[in-house]
This record gives sequence, C-alpha cells and structure tokens, in this order.
Amino acid sequence: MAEGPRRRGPERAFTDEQIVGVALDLLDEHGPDALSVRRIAAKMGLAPNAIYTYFPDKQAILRAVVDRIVGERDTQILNDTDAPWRERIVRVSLDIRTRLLAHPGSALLFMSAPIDGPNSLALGEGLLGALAEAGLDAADAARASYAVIVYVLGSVALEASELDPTVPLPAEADRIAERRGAFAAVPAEWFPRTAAVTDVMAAYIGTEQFTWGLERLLDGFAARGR
Amino acid sequence: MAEGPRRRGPERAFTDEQIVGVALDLLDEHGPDALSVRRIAAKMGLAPNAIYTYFPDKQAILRAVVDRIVGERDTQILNDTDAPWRERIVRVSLDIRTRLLAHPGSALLFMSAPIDGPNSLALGEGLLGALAEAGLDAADAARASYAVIVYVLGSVALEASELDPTVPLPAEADRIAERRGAFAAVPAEWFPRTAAVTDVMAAYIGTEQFTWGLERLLDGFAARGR
DNA sequence: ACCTGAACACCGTTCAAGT
DNA sequence: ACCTGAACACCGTTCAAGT
Repeated sequence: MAEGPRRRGPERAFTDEQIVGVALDLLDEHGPDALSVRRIAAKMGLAPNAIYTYFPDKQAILRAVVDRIVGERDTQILNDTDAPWRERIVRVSLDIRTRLLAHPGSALLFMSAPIDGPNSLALGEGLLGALAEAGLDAADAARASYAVIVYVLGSVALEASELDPTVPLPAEADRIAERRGAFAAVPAEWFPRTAAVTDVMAAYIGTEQFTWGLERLLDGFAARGR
Repeated sequence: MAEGPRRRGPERAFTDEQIVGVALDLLDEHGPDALSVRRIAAKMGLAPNAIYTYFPDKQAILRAVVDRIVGERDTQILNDTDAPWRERIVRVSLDIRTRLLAHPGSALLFMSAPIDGPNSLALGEGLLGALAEAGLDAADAARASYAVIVYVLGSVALEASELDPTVPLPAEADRIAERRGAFAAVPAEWFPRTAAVTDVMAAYIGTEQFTWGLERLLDGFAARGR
C-alpha cells in the first residue's frame, strides 16, 4: 500500500501501534468497559475524535487489538519439525491459551469478529502442516485445524468469563479452590451425577481439563488418519 | 423463596418473563446493540428506571435471556435411552447449535457469564448420563461433558460472528457460497496449504464441519472408554 | 493532514418524589 | 411496592473550523 509523500499540516503525533498499545493497557488494567475511544484519547492527551484520524471506527481498533495479541504467539513451536505433530499442537495450544488468559478482557473480542488477520492465517497454515503428518488428507486436515481453533478459543472464552479482567491472573490452584466452594451447593437430589463429580467440575477451568479434551480430539484425528 | 403477601401500591404491570421476551425480541430484530435497558422500557411503555424494579441490573437481564434460550432445548433427546450414546450427543449438540444460531445476537452472551442456571445443569447432567454409557469413569465423563460444551459453544460463537444478527439466518448453502468468494483472495505463495483447501474452509461454518469435529471428539471418548 | 470544540443521539444507573 | 422525572457520568460518531 505505497502512498505518495503527503507533507501538509503537522506530523502525526502517534502511530496506530501506539493507539493499540494504549487500548491494550486500558483493557488489562480496567477491563473491557474501559476500552473506549474517549478513554484512549484522554490517555494520549487527544480530543476523542482525533482517534478517527487513525482508525475508521471502534471496531477497527478492537480488531487491531486482537491481531496484536495473536502476534504475541511463539511462532516457532509449530515449525519445530523435530517434535511429533501431536506434541507440537498441544504445545502451541497451551501457548495460545496462556497468552489469551493473560488478557482476560480480550476473550470475547476473539469470538466477536472473523479471525482472518495475517497472524491468524499463519497459525492455520502451521496447523495444517502438523495435521498432514497425522495422516489426514488435505480436507480432513482443514476440518481438524478449525476444530482445534474452536476448542482453544471456546475453552479460553468460557474460562475467562469467570475472571476479573482488571486483575492479574490468580494461580490456577486458587481459582480451582474457589470454584470447589461454589460447586458444593449443587443439590444432589436433583443432579446426582453432577454432584458426584463437583471436584472435577471445579477443575474445568484448569490446564488439566484443557489438555484432556484436546488430547481426546487429537486421538480422534489420529484414529481417522490411520 | 416464599414471600409474604405484599399488597401495597399498584399491581406489577409486567412479569420478569415479559421483560425477557421483549429483550429477546429486540436482540433478534435489531441486534445486540439494541438490547438496552432504555429500549426495553420504551417498548413496554415504561420509564427506563422502572426496569430496575424487576432486575437489579442489565447483567441480570442478559443472564435471564441466556437461560430462556437454553430452556428452548429439546430435553427429551438426551434421555431417549433407546438411542446409542453417540447418537444422542450428536443430536442434542445439533439441536443446541440450531437454536443458538436462531438468535445470532446471543452467541456472545453465552461466553460472557458462567452458564450455571438450572437448565444448564440439567444439560450437563444428561451429558454425564450418556457419557457413562461410553465406558468413561465418572471423572472422565465430567471432563468429556465440558469438552462437548466448549466445542458446541465455541463453534456457534465463531459461526455467529460472521452473521448479521438483525436478519433471519440465511440458508447454509448461501452462507458457504459467500465465504467461498472471500477465501479466493488468500495468497497461495504465502499460505500454500491454506490456499489448497479454501473450499473446505468456506464450509467451516456448516453443519458438516460441526459434525466432523464433534465426531472426532467422540471417537476420542470412545477410545478412552474402551 | 491532523487536530479541536461543540454537538447529536444515545447509554446504565441513582435519587427524590408521587400513589 | 411500583413507577416517574430529572439528573449524573458516561458512550461512539459527525461536522465545521483552525493550522
């Protein structure tokens, strides 16, 4: 997108990237409600409408924030062909989960718009490569890669829905302990099977649950590829 | 929660359920942005703050809307023990998917708060029953039931993110055709594997993709149970 | 081209007052 | 107890004007 040298009026005071950075700071420090055009502008010492010089509307800012977070991913994991395909997919999934949970306020942003930025396409491309090694044909590998993305994003969104977005992520053990207390109230006479497994349900938010479900999905891929 | 017979002042003009109904109508007709306390009140001929006689805050209204939609589910499917467990889970998942997609504006609501209403607990209970038949022990069945919920809600949320929430759901074939056009633009030299499967990617939003991933997950459960 | 001041059409929520 | 009128502290976005 080469533009001619436009040299009229004052220099741009900020870059798009700086605006995205301020937006991400607001999200992490004060939660999704604080991610407003007016607060971004205020934090940068700009009039609210000056933001519209950089982005056409608020939705564009949100998409750029999503892209920024996706870009934090460790892109080496999937390409490390020394490791078997299963291990690579598990590791990249855990990596993404950790990075998204570090910005709990962002979880819904990932579900609210198509994830079709270059970073996202690169992730899909890497997944396709790993899944080809699983013995899946191209069409099945494509379906499998999307299923992995659905599972990862769905897990994170549900997990983040119980988090305070304005506070650093508590230790997993503490989060599980808190849920254990809440689940103690399930009435065993109405939901007997549920009441019998409240300990496991308390751990739904944990790494172990996340990995367990992902492994079952990968088992299914492996069986299909054989 | 039995309350004493309070008989002072005028009768309640509406019920909680009527308010939830109006909220759902606004959501379906004008999208999530129209789901505001003030618009609900206006549509009922009330002053905006009168709503706070029925619900403590907007979040409570949103939770009630979610509960209403979950309640639309066909509760017989999971209990029909004539059918094998796999078929029951696939059928209930497709049923839920269809009902949620009928309210595209609601998709994010399901990811934005813990789904712990009685209807949701009943769903979990039914899943646990079906998964016990898969040969999973109680702890694994609990993990599996949550994985299914993650997969279903994640699929619907990602699928709904591309829908116009103010318009009835177009036919699946039309939605896939539109995506096919969009994906034609993926640069093959940068993302060769992706470009080779754009036809499948266009169908990510479809029933076939949904079922394929779910079946792989269930394959994984079955292998674990054996 | 970039930015400001002012305005428009909204929000969710609270408070005091009326019946 | 239920409801209204008025207000508070916000939104996203647009428009005309200044440099």
